[in-house]
Amino acid sequence: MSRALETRQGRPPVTNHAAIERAAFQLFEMRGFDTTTLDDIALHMGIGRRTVYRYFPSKFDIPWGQFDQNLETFRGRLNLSPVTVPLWKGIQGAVIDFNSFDENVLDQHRQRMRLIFETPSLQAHSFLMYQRWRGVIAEFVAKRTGESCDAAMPVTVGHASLGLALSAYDIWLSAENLTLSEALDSSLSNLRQHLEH
Amino acid sequence: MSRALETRQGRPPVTNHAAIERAAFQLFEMRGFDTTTLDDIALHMGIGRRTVYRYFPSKFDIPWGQFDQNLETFRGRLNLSPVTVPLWKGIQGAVIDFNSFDENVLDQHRQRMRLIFETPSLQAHSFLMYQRWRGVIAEFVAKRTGESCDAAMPVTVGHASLGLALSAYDIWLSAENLTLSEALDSSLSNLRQHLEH
DNA sequence: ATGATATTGGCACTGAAGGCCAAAAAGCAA
DNA sequence: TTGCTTTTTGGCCTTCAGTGCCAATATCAT
Repeated sequence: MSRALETRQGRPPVTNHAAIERAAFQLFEMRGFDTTTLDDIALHMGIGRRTVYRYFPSKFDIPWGQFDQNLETFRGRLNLSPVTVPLWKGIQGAVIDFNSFDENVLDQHRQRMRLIFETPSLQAHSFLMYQRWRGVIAEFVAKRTGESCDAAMPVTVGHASLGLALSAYDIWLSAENLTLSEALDSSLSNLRQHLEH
Repeated sequence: MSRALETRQGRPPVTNHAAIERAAFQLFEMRGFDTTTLDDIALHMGIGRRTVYRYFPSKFDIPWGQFDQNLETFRGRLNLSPVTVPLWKGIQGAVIDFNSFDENVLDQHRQRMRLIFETPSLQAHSFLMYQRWRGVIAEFVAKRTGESCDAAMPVTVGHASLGLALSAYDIWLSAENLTLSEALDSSLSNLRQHLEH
């Protein structure tokens, strides 16, 4: 740890992303996402509304936490996949790893995804996250095939992988007794079966 | 035509969906979507802002026109697919038909989709349209397989079909000299190739 | 103490969206 | 022609998201 993290100049922050996220989720659970205003959140935390906006660009970004960082982790994990492994397998492995959570944070993750999947206004905004997610996939495919990021294959694989992931989450959220990685595997094999003939 | 359409009681409408759409697109092309306010559109048409909102639930819905009707057409077209045809083939055929346009409206359609695909705030809202679109696919699959609409296979096929369609549009919009139906076919074969091994 | 530095949060503004309702504009009946 | 019914219109007002601006605040360094 650099010392600059513990002791540095200027007025110290009164909050952080995680604290805002926690406070916001409490209110979202109680009153729902749409009926909770940013004033509610700020008031509940005893900080200014303007300050919340300095940590999150919009209300819709709060349930996604620090998505940028997670995306970078995902990008790193994808590139760990050996070149000898087929592309689809490398992607599937990375997606499963990326969506593996410890027991102690799994409920939290489920709550987060349930909120995102069940709130229409939030679903809409989340598409922007999904776009960036599939951009990472497309970039990975492009690197492996030596194509451009916006060539047909990378784009199609990006969209298809996203579809599989969203499908798995849909199923995971509606069914109990099924792990996320099982859902991801079953979505892939269902797609394979569908395309057979 | 029922006579009630031509002569009926009450104050006659001063506008309609198509007219608002046309006026709005003019402004969107000139100033961009985000920087065009609803006041601009209403002023440009010489009607009240409040009236525009009676035709479209939100600014984001204007570029999608009367999507509800198109979705019903799509549902009808899907159900025309013979039961002897494999599911994937029936869906692909319906999607291609649904996205076939006459020469004289093709430019207009391209302009519309380009606006939707290139405006982030609009992309986000469009996800709600996509959700309903894949709901129609899922419903069709569920009917054919005798499952529930939210069973694994219908959900996954819905997501995958959506991914293929969006992928085709991405490619169609960025490449010239490629028809939309060619793009749809190539996306499907690219996905097949990707999953092979 | 004093200055440099970084965060905070108040104020004011724009624009989307929606509730409410009187005014406007037609048809119809007497 | 007059009055009644029906339907659409659009003005007014409110809430809330989001943003620019900037003085106040709190800490470190010298």
